[in-house]
Amino acid sequence: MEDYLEAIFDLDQEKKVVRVKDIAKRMDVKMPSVSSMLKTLNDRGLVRYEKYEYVELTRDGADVGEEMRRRHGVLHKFLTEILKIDDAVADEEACKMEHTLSSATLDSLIDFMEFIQTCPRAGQSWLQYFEDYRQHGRRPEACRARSEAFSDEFEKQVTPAKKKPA
Amino acid sequence: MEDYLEAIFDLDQEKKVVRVKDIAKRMDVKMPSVSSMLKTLNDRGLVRYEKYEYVELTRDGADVGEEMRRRHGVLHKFLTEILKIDDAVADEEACKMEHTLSSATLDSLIDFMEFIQTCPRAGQSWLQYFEDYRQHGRRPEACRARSEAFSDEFEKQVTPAKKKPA
DNA sequence: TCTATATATTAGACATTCCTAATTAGATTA
DNA sequence: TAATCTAATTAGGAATGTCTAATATATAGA
Repeated sequence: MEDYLEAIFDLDQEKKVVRVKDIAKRMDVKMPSVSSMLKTLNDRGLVRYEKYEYVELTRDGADVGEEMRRRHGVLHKFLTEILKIDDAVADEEACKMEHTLSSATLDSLIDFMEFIQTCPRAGQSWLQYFEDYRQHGRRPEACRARSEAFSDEFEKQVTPAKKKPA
Repeated sequence: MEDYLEAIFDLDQEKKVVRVKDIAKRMDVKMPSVSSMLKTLNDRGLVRYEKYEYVELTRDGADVGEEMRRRHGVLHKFLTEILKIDDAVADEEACKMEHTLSSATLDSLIDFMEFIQTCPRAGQSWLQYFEDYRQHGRRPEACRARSEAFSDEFEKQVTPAKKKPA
Protein backbone atom coordinates (compact mmCIF):
# COMPACT_ATOMS: atom_id res chain seq x y z
CA MET A 1 0.00 0.00 0.00
CA GLU A 2 2.77 2.39 0.87
CA ASP A 3 4.44 1.69 -2.43
CA TYR A 4 1.24 2.50 -4.28
CA LEU A 5 0.77 5.74 -2.42
CA GLU A 6 4.32 6.74 -3.15
CA ALA A 7 3.93 5.95 -6.83
CA ILE A 8 0.67 7.87 -7.03
CA PHE A 9 2.20 10.78 -5.17
CA ASP A 10 5.06 10.92 -7.66
CA LEU A 11 2.87 10.57 -10.73
CA ASP A 12 0.57 13.24 -9.40
CA GLN A 13 3.44 15.71 -9.51
CA GLU A 14 4.69 14.57 -12.88
CA LYS A 15 1.45 14.33 -14.79
CA LYS A 16 -1.88 16.07 -15.14
CA VAL A 17 -3.85 12.99 -14.26
CA VAL A 18 -2.98 9.61 -12.80
CA ARG A 19 -4.27 6.50 -14.52
CA VAL A 20 -4.26 2.83 -13.65
CA LYS A 21 -1.93 2.11 -16.50
CA ASP A 22 0.67 4.62 -15.28
CA ILE A 23 0.70 3.14 -11.82
CA ALA A 24 1.02 -0.37 -13.20
CA LYS A 25 3.95 0.63 -15.33
CA ARG A 26 5.70 2.54 -12.58
CA MET A 27 5.36 -0.30 -10.13
CA ASP A 28 5.94 -3.08 -12.56
CA VAL A 29 2.72 -4.88 -11.76
CA LYS A 30 -0.29 -5.72 -13.91
CA MET A 31 -3.35 -3.53 -14.14
CA PRO A 32 -5.69 -5.83 -12.23
CA SER A 33 -3.38 -5.53 -9.25
CA VAL A 34 -3.72 -1.79 -9.44
CA SER A 35 -7.49 -1.92 -9.80
CA SER A 36 -7.94 -3.99 -6.72
CA MET A 37 -5.48 -1.95 -4.72
CA LEU A 38 -7.27 1.25 -5.64
CA LYS A 39 -10.46 -0.24 -4.32
CA THR A 40 -8.72 -1.02 -1.03
CA LEU A 41 -7.12 2.41 -0.79
CA ASN A 42 -10.44 4.04 -1.56
CA ASP A 43 -12.15 2.07 1.20
CA ARG A 44 -9.48 3.17 3.63
CA GLY A 45 -9.82 6.78 2.69
CA LEU A 46 -6.36 7.12 1.21
CA VAL A 47 -7.44 7.84 -2.36
CA ARG A 48 -10.62 8.97 -4.04
CA TYR A 49 -11.36 6.64 -6.90
CA GLU A 50 -14.40 5.82 -8.97
CA LYS A 51 -14.24 3.17 -11.64
CA TYR A 52 -12.76 4.37 -14.91
CA GLU A 53 -12.07 7.77 -13.44
CA TYR A 54 -8.75 9.33 -12.52
CA VAL A 55 -7.04 8.73 -9.21
CA GLU A 56 -6.76 11.39 -6.54
CA LEU A 57 -4.99 11.22 -3.22
CA THR A 58 -6.78 12.27 -0.07
CA ARG A 59 -4.95 14.30 2.51
CA ASP A 60 -4.03 11.17 4.47
CA GLY A 61 -2.92 9.38 1.36
CA ALA A 62 -0.75 12.26 0.24
CA ASP A 63 0.86 12.39 3.68
CA VAL A 64 1.82 8.75 3.48
CA GLY A 65 3.04 9.13 -0.08
CA GLU A 66 5.15 12.12 0.77
CA GLU A 67 6.66 10.42 3.79
CA MET A 68 7.60 7.44 1.60
CA ARG A 69 9.12 9.80 -0.92
CA ARG A 70 11.19 11.39 1.80
CA ARG A 71 12.37 8.05 3.14
CA HIS A 72 13.23 6.88 -0.30
CA GLY A 73 15.28 9.99 -0.87
CA VAL A 74 17.25 9.66 2.34
CA LEU A 75 18.04 6.02 1.76
CA HIS A 76 18.90 6.53 -1.86
CA LYS A 77 21.25 9.29 -0.94
CA PHE A 78 22.97 7.19 1.68
CA LEU A 79 23.32 4.23 -0.65
CA THR A 80 24.67 6.20 -3.59
CA GLU A 81 26.68 8.94 -1.93
CA ILE A 82 28.17 7.08 0.98
CA LEU A 83 28.15 3.44 -0.01
CA LYS A 84 28.52 4.20 -3.72
CA ILE A 85 25.89 1.72 -4.75
CA ASP A 86 24.83 1.85 -8.36
CA ASP A 87 21.92 4.23 -8.88
CA ALA A 88 19.44 1.68 -10.16
CA VAL A 89 20.29 -0.84 -7.47
CA ALA A 90 20.09 1.84 -4.79
CA ASP A 91 16.62 2.64 -6.03
CA GLU A 92 15.47 -0.92 -5.62
CA GLU A 93 16.97 -1.31 -2.19
CA ALA A 94 15.63 2.00 -0.97
CA CYS A 95 12.22 0.92 -2.21
CA LYS A 96 12.32 -2.15 -0.04
CA MET A 97 13.91 -0.57 3.00
CA GLU A 98 11.72 2.48 3.21
CA HIS A 99 8.88 0.49 4.73
CA THR A 100 10.84 -1.19 7.46
CA LEU A 101 12.68 1.73 9.00
CA SER A 102 11.42 3.52 12.08
CA SER A 103 11.29 7.29 12.07
CA ALA A 104 13.95 7.40 14.76
CA THR A 105 16.39 5.42 12.68
CA LEU A 106 15.67 7.47 9.64
CA ASP A 107 16.27 10.67 11.57
CA SER A 108 19.56 9.33 12.80
CA LEU A 109 20.57 8.49 9.29
CA ILE A 110 19.70 12.01 8.18
CA ASP A 111 21.79 13.44 11.01
CA PHE A 112 24.63 11.21 10.00
CA MET A 113 24.64 12.36 6.41
CA GLU A 114 24.20 15.97 7.33
CA PHE A 115 27.17 15.66 9.63
CA ILE A 116 29.31 14.03 7.00
CA GLN A 117 28.45 16.62 4.43
CA THR A 118 28.53 19.65 6.67
CA CYS A 119 31.78 19.06 8.49
CA PRO A 120 34.86 19.26 6.29
CA ARG A 121 36.67 16.72 8.34
CA ALA A 122 33.89 14.29 7.63
CA GLY A 123 33.07 15.58 4.21
CA GLN A 124 34.09 15.06 0.67
CA SER A 125 37.76 14.31 1.25
CA TRP A 126 36.78 11.78 3.82
CA LEU A 127 34.51 10.01 1.42
CA GLN A 128 37.23 10.04 -1.18
CA TYR A 129 39.50 8.42 1.30
CA PHE A 130 36.92 5.78 1.96
CA GLU A 131 36.75 5.17 -1.77
CA ASP A 132 40.50 4.66 -1.97
CA TYR A 133 40.28 2.27 0.92
CA ARG A 134 37.76 0.18 -0.98
CA GLN A 135 39.36 0.43 -4.39
CA HIS A 136 42.87 -0.48 -3.38
CA GLY A 137 42.01 -3.10 -0.87
CA ARG A 138 42.12 -3.01 2.87
CA ARG A 139 45.20 -1.13 3.96
CA PRO A 140 44.77 -0.39 7.62
CA GLU A 141 48.49 0.18 8.12
CA ALA A 142 48.88 2.73 5.37
CA CYS A 143 45.69 4.30 6.54
CA ARG A 144 46.87 4.49 10.08
CA ALA A 145 50.28 5.91 9.21
CA ARG A 146 48.81 8.51 6.96
CA SER A 147 46.21 9.85 9.25
CA GLU A 148 47.88 9.45 12.60
CA ALA A 149 49.01 13.04 12.85
CA PHE A 150 45.53 14.38 12.21
CA SER A 151 44.00 11.89 14.50
CA ASP A 152 46.31 12.71 17.36
CA GLU A 153 45.58 16.33 17.03
CA PHE A 154 41.92 15.70 16.86
CA GLU A 155 41.96 13.77 20.11
CA LYS A 156 43.08 16.91 21.82
CA GLN A 157 40.32 18.74 19.95
CA VAL A 158 41.63 22.33 19.71
CA THR A 159 45.00 21.85 21.34
CA PRO A 160 47.80 23.34 19.17
CA ALA A 161 49.66 20.68 17.26
CA LYS A 162 53.04 19.05 17.61
CA LYS A 163 53.41 17.06 14.43
CA LYS A 164 54.91 13.61 14.25
CA PRO A 165 56.78 12.57 11.13
CA ALA A 166 54.37 10.87 8.70
CA MET B 1 11.13 -18.33 5.89
CA GLU B 2 14.45 -16.62 6.31
CA ASP B 3 13.45 -15.53 9.78
CA TYR B 4 12.62 -19.08 10.71
CA LEU B 5 15.91 -20.40 9.41
CA GLU B 6 17.77 -17.75 11.33
CA ALA B 7 15.91 -18.55 14.53
CA ILE B 8 16.52 -22.26 14.10
CA PHE B 9 20.16 -21.62 13.34
CA ASP B 10 20.53 -19.62 16.55
CA LEU B 11 18.65 -22.09 18.71
CA ASP B 12 20.68 -24.90 17.30
CA GLN B 13 23.81 -23.32 18.69
CA GLU B 14 22.26 -22.44 22.02
CA LYS B 15 20.47 -25.67 22.80
CA LYS B 16 20.85 -29.37 22.45
CA VAL B 17 17.66 -29.79 20.50
CA VAL B 18 15.29 -27.40 18.77
CA ARG B 19 11.58 -27.73 19.40
CA VAL B 20 8.50 -26.10 17.94
CA LYS B 21 7.82 -24.32 21.18
CA ASP B 22 11.27 -22.71 21.26
CA ILE B 23 10.92 -21.39 17.75
CA ALA B 24 7.46 -20.03 18.50
CA LYS B 25 8.72 -18.23 21.55
CA ARG B 26 11.78 -16.81 19.84
CA MET B 27 9.77 -15.52 16.91
CA ASP B 28 6.76 -14.43 18.88
CA VAL B 29 4.31 -16.49 16.84
CA LYS B 30 1.99 -19.31 17.83
CA MET B 31 2.92 -22.94 17.52
CA PRO B 32 0.62 -23.77 14.62
CA SER B 33 2.47 -21.19 12.55
CA VAL B 34 5.70 -22.96 13.30
CA SER B 35 4.25 -26.36 12.49
CA SER B 36 3.05 -25.31 9.10
CA MET B 37 6.27 -23.48 8.31
CA LEU B 38 8.33 -26.52 9.25
CA LYS B 39 6.32 -28.53 6.78
CA THR B 40 7.09 -25.99 4.08
CA LEU B 41 10.77 -25.83 4.95
CA ASN B 42 10.94 -29.61 5.00
CA ASP B 43 9.37 -29.81 1.55
CA ARG B 44 11.94 -27.36 0.26
CA GLY B 45 14.82 -29.27 1.70
CA LEU B 46 15.84 -26.60 4.18
CA VAL B 47 15.14 -28.57 7.33
CA ARG B 48 14.66 -32.22 8.19
CA TYR B 49 11.53 -32.56 10.24
CA GLU B 50 9.26 -35.41 11.13
CA LYS B 51 6.17 -34.79 13.20
CA TYR B 52 6.81 -34.59 16.91
CA GLU B 53 10.52 -34.98 16.37
CA TYR B 54 13.25 -32.41 16.77
CA VAL B 55 14.16 -29.97 14.06
CA GLU B 56 17.42 -30.18 12.11
CA LEU B 57 18.76 -27.86 9.48
CA THR B 58 19.98 -29.26 6.19
CA ARG B 59 23.15 -27.88 4.69
CA ASP B 60 21.17 -25.43 2.54
CA GLY B 61 19.04 -24.37 5.47
CA ALA B 62 22.05 -23.78 7.68
CA ASP B 63 23.66 -21.68 4.95
CA VAL B 64 20.63 -19.44 4.76
CA GLY B 65 20.38 -19.22 8.52
CA GLU B 66 24.01 -18.33 8.88
CA GLU B 67 23.81 -15.68 6.18
CA MET B 68 20.84 -14.12 7.96
CA ARG B 69 22.76 -14.21 11.20
CA ARG B 70 25.65 -12.43 9.53
CA ARG B 71 23.39 -9.78 7.99
CA HIS B 72 21.67 -9.22 11.25
CA GLY B 73 25.00 -8.72 12.95
CA VAL B 74 26.25 -6.20 10.43
CA LEU B 75 23.07 -4.17 10.50
CA HIS B 76 22.80 -4.29 14.25
CA LYS B 77 26.35 -3.08 14.55
CA PHE B 78 25.74 -0.21 12.18
CA LEU B 79 22.56 0.82 13.91
CA THR B 80 23.95 0.71 17.43
CA GLU B 81 27.56 1.76 16.94
CA ILE B 82 27.18 4.39 14.26
CA LEU B 83 23.62 5.62 14.52
CA LYS B 84 23.41 4.92 18.25
CA ILE B 85 20.01 3.34 18.02
CA ASP B 86 18.77 1.65 21.15
CA ASP B 87 19.82 -1.99 21.28
CA ALA B 88 16.33 -3.49 21.31
CA VAL B 89 15.08 -1.23 18.54
CA ALA B 90 18.18 -1.95 16.47
CA ASP B 91 17.40 -5.61 16.82
CA GLU B 92 13.92 -5.17 15.44
CA GLU B 93 15.01 -3.02 12.57
CA ALA B 94 17.89 -5.29 11.66
CA CYS B 95 15.43 -8.17 11.66
CA LYS B 96 13.28 -6.46 9.08
CA MET B 97 16.07 -5.07 6.96
CA GLU B 98 18.17 -8.19 6.73
CA HIS B 99 15.87 -9.68 4.11
CA THR B 100 15.77 -6.73 1.78
CA LEU B 101 19.45 -5.93 1.39
CA SER B 102 21.51 -7.19 -1.52
CA SER B 103 24.85 -8.78 -0.84
CA ALA B 104 26.59 -5.94 -2.61
CA THR B 105 25.04 -3.34 -0.35
CA LEU B 106 25.79 -5.37 2.70
CA ASP B 107 29.42 -5.74 1.66
CA SER B 108 29.66 -2.00 1.15
CA LEU B 109 28.26 -1.44 4.59
CA ILE B 110 30.82 -3.80 6.05
CA ASP B 111 33.61 -1.97 4.24
CA PHE B 112 32.27 1.28 5.55
CA MET B 113 32.31 0.18 9.15
CA GLU B 114 35.68 -1.48 8.82
CA PHE B 115 37.03 1.75 7.44
CA ILE B 116 35.55 3.82 10.19
CA GLN B 117 36.88 1.55 12.85
CA THR B 118 40.25 0.84 11.33
CA CYS B 119 41.30 4.33 10.39
CA PRO B 120 41.90 6.62 13.35
CA ARG B 121 40.80 9.64 11.45
CA ALA B 122 37.48 7.96 10.91
CA GLY B 123 37.42 6.07 14.15
CA GLN B 124 36.30 6.52 17.68
CA SER B 125 37.01 10.20 18.02
CA TRP B 126 35.14 10.83 14.84
CA LEU B 127 32.08 9.03 16.15
CA GLN B 128 32.31 10.97 19.35
CA TYR B 129 32.31 14.12 17.35
CA PHE B 130 29.22 12.96 15.51
CA GLU B 131 27.59 12.35 18.85
CA ASP B 132 28.34 15.89 19.99
CA TYR B 133 26.91 17.16 16.77
CA ARG B 134 23.67 15.36 17.45
CA GLN B 135 23.49 16.08 21.15
CA HIS B 136 24.14 19.78 21.00
CA GLY B 137 22.24 20.55 17.89
CA ARG B 138 23.41 21.30 14.40
CA ARG B 139 26.48 23.49 14.60
CA PRO B 140 28.04 23.50 11.16
CA GLU B 141 29.96 26.70 11.83
CA ALA B 142 31.63 25.51 14.98
CA CYS B 143 32.29 22.24 13.28
CA ARG B 144 33.84 23.87 10.26
CA ALA B 145 36.04 26.20 12.27
CA ARG B 146 37.28 23.45 14.48
CA SER B 147 38.23 20.99 11.85
CA GLU B 148 39.37 23.25 9.05
CA ALA B 149 43.05 22.84 9.74
CA PHE B 150 42.87 19.07 9.63
CA SER B 151 40.73 19.12 6.59
CA ASP B 152 43.07 21.36 4.65
CA GLU B 153 45.97 19.15 5.42
CA PHE B 154 44.04 16.11 4.52
CA GLU B 155 43.24 17.47 1.08
CA LYS B 156 46.94 17.43 0.34
CA GLN B 157 47.06 13.86 1.60
CA VAL B 158 50.65 13.42 2.80
CA THR B 159 51.92 16.93 2.22
CA PRO B 160 53.70 18.24 5.33
CA ALA B 161 51.55 20.64 7.26
CA LYS B 162 51.56 24.37 7.68
CA LYS B 163 49.06 24.97 10.39
CA LYS B 164 46.57 27.77 10.45
CA PRO B 165 45.51 29.25 13.76
CA ALA B 166 42.46 27.39 15.03
C1' DT C 1 0.52 -48.24 34.85
C1' DC C 2 -2.60 -44.55 34.53
C1' DT C 3 -3.63 -39.97 34.37
C1' DA C 4 -2.58 -35.01 34.12
C1' DT C 5 0.08 -31.61 31.89
C1' DA C 6 2.84 -29.97 28.33
C1' DT C 7 3.69 -30.06 23.55
C1' DA C 8 2.30 -30.40 18.82
C1' DT C 9 -0.85 -31.08 15.01
C1' DT C 10 -4.98 -30.51 12.08
C1' DA C 11 -8.83 -27.93 10.43
C1' DG C 12 -10.48 -23.94 8.86
C1' DA C 13 -10.28 -18.92 8.32
C1' DC C 14 -8.38 -14.45 7.20
C1' DA C 15 -5.27 -10.71 5.26
C1' DT C 16 -2.24 -9.18 1.70
C1' DT C 17 -0.81 -9.04 -2.74
C1' DC C 18 0.02 -10.91 -6.89
C1' DC C 19 -1.29 -13.31 -11.37
C1' DT C 20 -3.95 -14.93 -16.00
C1' DA C 21 -8.01 -15.02 -18.84
C1' DA C 22 -12.13 -13.15 -20.18
C1' DT C 23 -15.13 -9.23 -20.52
C1' DT C 24 -16.65 -4.51 -20.61
C1' DA C 25 -16.16 0.47 -21.07
C1' DG C 26 -14.28 4.42 -23.30
C1' DA C 27 -11.71 6.75 -26.95
C1' DT C 28 -10.23 7.06 -31.78
C1' DT C 29 -10.75 7.04 -36.38
C1' DA C 30 -12.30 5.76 -40.89
C1' DT D 1 -21.98 5.93 -36.90
C1' DA D 2 -19.51 1.61 -36.79
C1' DA D 3 -15.35 -0.78 -36.22
C1' DT D 4 -11.29 -0.86 -33.76
C1' DC D 5 -8.03 -0.26 -30.29
C1' DT D 6 -6.78 0.81 -25.63
C1' DA D 7 -7.77 0.91 -20.85
C1' DA D 8 -9.92 -1.00 -17.03
C1' DT D 9 -12.66 -4.35 -14.61
C1' DT D 10 -14.35 -8.83 -12.92
C1' DA D 11 -13.68 -13.61 -11.95
C1' DG D 12 -11.05 -16.91 -10.08
C1' DG D 13 -6.85 -18.74 -8.27
C1' DA D 14 -2.08 -18.92 -5.97
C1' DA D 15 1.57 -17.90 -2.45
C1' DT D 16 2.90 -16.42 2.10
C1' DG D 17 2.07 -16.17 6.64
C1' DT D 18 -0.87 -15.53 10.51
C1' DC D 19 -4.53 -16.86 13.88
C1' DT D 20 -8.15 -19.67 17.01
C1' DA D 21 -10.34 -23.88 18.40
C1' DA D 22 -10.28 -28.56 18.62
C1' DT D 23 -7.69 -32.76 18.75
C1' DA D 24 -3.82 -35.82 19.22
C1' DT D 25 0.61 -37.30 21.16
C1' DA D 26 4.27 -37.48 24.62
C1' DT D 27 6.15 -37.00 29.04
C1' DA D 28 6.14 -37.09 33.91
C1' DG D 29 4.09 -37.85 38.51
C1' DA D 30 1.35 -40.49 41.63
